[in-house]
Amino acid sequence: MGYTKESIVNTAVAILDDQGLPGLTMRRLASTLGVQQSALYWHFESKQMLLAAMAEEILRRGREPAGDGDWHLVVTARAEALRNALLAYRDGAELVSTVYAFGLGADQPHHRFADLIASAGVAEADADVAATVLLQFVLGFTFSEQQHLHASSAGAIDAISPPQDPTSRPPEPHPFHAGVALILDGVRARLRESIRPSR
Amino acid sequence: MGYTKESIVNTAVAILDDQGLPGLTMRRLASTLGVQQSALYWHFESKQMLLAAMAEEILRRGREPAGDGDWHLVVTARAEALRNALLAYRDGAELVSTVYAFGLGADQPHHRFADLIASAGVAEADADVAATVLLQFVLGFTFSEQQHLHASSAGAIDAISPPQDPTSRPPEPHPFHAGVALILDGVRARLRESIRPSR
DNA sequence: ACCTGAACACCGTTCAAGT
DNA sequence: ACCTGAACACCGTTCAAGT
Repeated sequence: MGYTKESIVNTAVAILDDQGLPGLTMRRLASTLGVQQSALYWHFESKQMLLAAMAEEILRRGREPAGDGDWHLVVTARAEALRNALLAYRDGAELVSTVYAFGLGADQPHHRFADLIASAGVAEADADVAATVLLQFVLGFTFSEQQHLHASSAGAIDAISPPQDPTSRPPEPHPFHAGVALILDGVRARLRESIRPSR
Repeated sequence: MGYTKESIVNTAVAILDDQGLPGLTMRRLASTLGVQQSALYWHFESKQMLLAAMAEEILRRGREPAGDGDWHLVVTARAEALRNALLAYRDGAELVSTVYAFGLGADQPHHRFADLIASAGVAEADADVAATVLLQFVLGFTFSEQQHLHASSAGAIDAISPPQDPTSRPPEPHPFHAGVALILDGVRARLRESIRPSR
């Protein structure tokens, strides 16, 4: 009574964040909501569909304003925003990765990357390939990263990345940033190809 | 009684191939071997450890001879060999991906890629980043590919890729090949960087 | 050393029946 | 339309006991 799909997803995300993906069972979700587990199946056809809705909710909460500047700066910012969104909830990267791999939605990040890269001046097919490479890297890297991090159950990670330490700012070649930069170098090669032969 | 770890892994891989990952249960594996399920826990500490051993076995069976030619041709051939190894067994990509993401081994492909790229002349740190990008792409792409393929339960895919249709051989820009090419363009950029000292 | 028997503590999903 | 009660058909893992 009064349990919308939205409130179920919100509760499920909260359980995910402090119990992890193995701890998110239909029984625990139902009892947290004060309902029988069979009631959940009126709202969601299966647990897979619930997980897909959770993935989209996590991505929705992590969406960032467009950002401005050169296209590669915008793409880099978006990639980091996506990583932060996945890191903001326990097992968030695993959830979104598997939902995406099983083709149950969560394909909005792909289209956003592809549109952005295409508007930078590469052919649509190449932009699609680049978006795939970029997205698989972000998902896979963050999944592995989050797994090795399971000791420190830090809640949400700052998505806006405020200047925590303005005194010392070394180049800091974080592997994630380096991976994105390598992919964007590959994109740049295609860019020159289609616009002009040298620059 | 005569059940080595090796024979258990072999049987498990066979069950995986015709039942899929959800069908691979400790009970089914035990009954196929003609043994009680509790017996499996003398050989493997947990199902996760069994899955890790299966992943390594699948990768081992898919290893290809080094191949010769330019470094990017060798890397491309290795990437395709890895993809073929994952496609050779049902849910093979999912199995290896998750084992790798959880850090339970299966890191040999990473080292092979990294060594190969480093020997082409890029800094070791850059080669490691490139290997990560490449491996995440191959795993993620093949995982998604294999999922959308679950209708056609084709057994093993030819790992040597014989000339099936020698009459027509158009360029065939398969997205997988295009993704690898994009990443290797990114590597090439770093290659030039380290030759001309402009940093 | 290697395996059996039997249990423990769970799962996702279904479905008649209620309101 | 929305939920309850109760079951069905499973899971991975443990552990005393056998040989």
